[in-house]
Amino acid sequence: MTNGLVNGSTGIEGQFTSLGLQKSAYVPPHMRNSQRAAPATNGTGWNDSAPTPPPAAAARGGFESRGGGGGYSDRGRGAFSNGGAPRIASGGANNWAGPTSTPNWAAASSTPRGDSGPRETFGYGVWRDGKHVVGGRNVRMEKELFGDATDTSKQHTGINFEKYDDIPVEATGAGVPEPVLSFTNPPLDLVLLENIEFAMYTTPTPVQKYSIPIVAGGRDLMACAQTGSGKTGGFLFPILSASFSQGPRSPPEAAAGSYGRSRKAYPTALILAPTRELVSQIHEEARKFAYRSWVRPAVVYGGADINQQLRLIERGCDLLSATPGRLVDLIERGRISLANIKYLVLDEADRMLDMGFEPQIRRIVQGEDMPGVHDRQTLMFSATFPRDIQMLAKDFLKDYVFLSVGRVGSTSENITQKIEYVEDGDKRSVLLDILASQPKEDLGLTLVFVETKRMADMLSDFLMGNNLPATSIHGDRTQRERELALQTFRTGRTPIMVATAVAARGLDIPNVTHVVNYDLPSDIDDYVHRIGRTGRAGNTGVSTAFFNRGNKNIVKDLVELLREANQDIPGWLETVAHEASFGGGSFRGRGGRGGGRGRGGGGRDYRSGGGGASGGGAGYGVGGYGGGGYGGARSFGGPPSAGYGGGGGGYSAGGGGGAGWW
DNA sequence: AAAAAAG
Repeated sequence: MTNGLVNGSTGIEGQFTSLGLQKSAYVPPHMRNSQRAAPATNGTGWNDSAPTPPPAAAARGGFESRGGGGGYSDRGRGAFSNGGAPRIASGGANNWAGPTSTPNWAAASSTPRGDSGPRETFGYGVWRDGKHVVGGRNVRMEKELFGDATDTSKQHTGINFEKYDDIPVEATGAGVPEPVLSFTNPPLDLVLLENIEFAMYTTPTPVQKYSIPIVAGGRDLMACAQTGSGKTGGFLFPILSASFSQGPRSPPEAAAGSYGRSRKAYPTALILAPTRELVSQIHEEARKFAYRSWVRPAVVYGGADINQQLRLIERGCDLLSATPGRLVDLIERGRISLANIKYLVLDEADRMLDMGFEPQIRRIVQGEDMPGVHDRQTLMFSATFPRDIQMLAKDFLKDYVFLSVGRVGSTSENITQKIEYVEDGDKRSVLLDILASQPKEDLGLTLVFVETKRMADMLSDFLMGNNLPATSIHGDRTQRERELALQTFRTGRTPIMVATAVAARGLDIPNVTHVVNYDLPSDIDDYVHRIGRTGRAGNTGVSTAFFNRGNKNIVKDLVELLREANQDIPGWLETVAHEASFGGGSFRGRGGRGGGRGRGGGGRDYRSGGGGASGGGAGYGVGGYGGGGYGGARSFGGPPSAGYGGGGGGYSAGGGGGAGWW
């Protein structure tokens, strides 16, 4: 079970101090040495005489010769090996019986970086001679990555695991493996299990229960799941686990020769996601769970200094999170090769297509040097499963398992949804009233959604003018401003954030207790995603929407949604909905959506479900508000699959005989 | 129509 695991250490502390959201700026290893040396007045320059190899170089042991990394990792292992397999913590991070040399420097972790070199080597592992050499513990890193383990108030105390168990999941496809019930070895690697324990995750979420054995079994995966269902762990856990045990892919012959000289990075795993904030968030998770392993996570996205990103990926880029545009840019510059990819993840795939990323995605997956579909494992995640996503799945996946996962919250009673009639001119003052009426002891965060970037600026200015601690996030702000806004919001320094659609999906910000739809979106899916920023992970939340005659286009879907989520529906709203339904068929203007959306955390496996060529897969709707459908509401004759009834009836029925609504 | 993303 622990064969080949050696406790050693190497690598550079704090290498990935994040491009992004909260931590201090990245300081390259050699700069750190000289910063430290500067005040020391000895001027001997010993730091420079002991060059620090990039971790990637050290990690691969002979991967390249720059910096003379050869002896480096040996030093780490020799000095700090405890000769035993890592043990799983039994009672939290502090009880872990780490290397005996840990306490000395751990105790000094709050002092300025000293000149005792060894601690620099903790926290990172290497892959050497076909074995995973696990890095020693690094308390400073643990604190940064996992928070203070003694401060339980900051941990995931709010997660409502009973709610998780309510999430319906259905897996279809040939030979679907049994879900796992807990985090265990096997199938998960021991190092990963430790990191999961550090992160205080105790039980896999439903997505994770399925995705872990699916990916461990070498299968491709198409999952319809929302953020908040634990899907980031759903792909990171099995991918990192397999990577830890199996090491990097051996480089293709053509590339092998150039390894020594090239500054190209050859990641093993690639994760694509639509927004910069989202890839940042995924990257932060990856850093946690790659702790002490040979895997170096990296992140690239637009709007940030490309040279800094280049420097970072040069120093290690095994699991790369990226937005498509910047990745294409880096491929064009010859700085990233996909020839070594073993794992490909497309996160929020429907969103990426909506944003017009399909050409870039196809180029990345099919038009560059990425191994073909049979030589890699591919995982796609999408909230919905419309036709264009089906096409993508057909081209990118092989014999995949289809997973349909309901959402936590959103349509359930987790979120109390209020709809208020507010004319445009009154919105400001109503918002002030709402903010003023929040109980002072409520330390939760309020997220206010507007439709335009201009409105986001105006409104946040207005709030600040009223002495309210507000910030804003939208696509016209610089990336720096966006990250700063997100940071001050997360930390509660500005507990009010005005946002456009950039923050509507995927972002996982704990403690958002109130979402205000200052402007309602015209698409019900957007609405669902927005209110899903609260009531995360089984917690409760409140959502308030300002409705007026300008929002008729969403009223019918909205009423339907409220009804299925057991929410109070104002009488006037029902009246408006009723009137609107006489207004004619296509007022919703959804004809252009390429076949429409499966929905409700659903979508269904359109492949051989019931037997007929076009026959439907399982006809169920998870989360209770509609399985929806695609390509014609009536064409799905598949019987409801076990236990997950409810479903698309209401929605499809309104469609007027498949007149192109869906 | 607006938003997001590569510059």
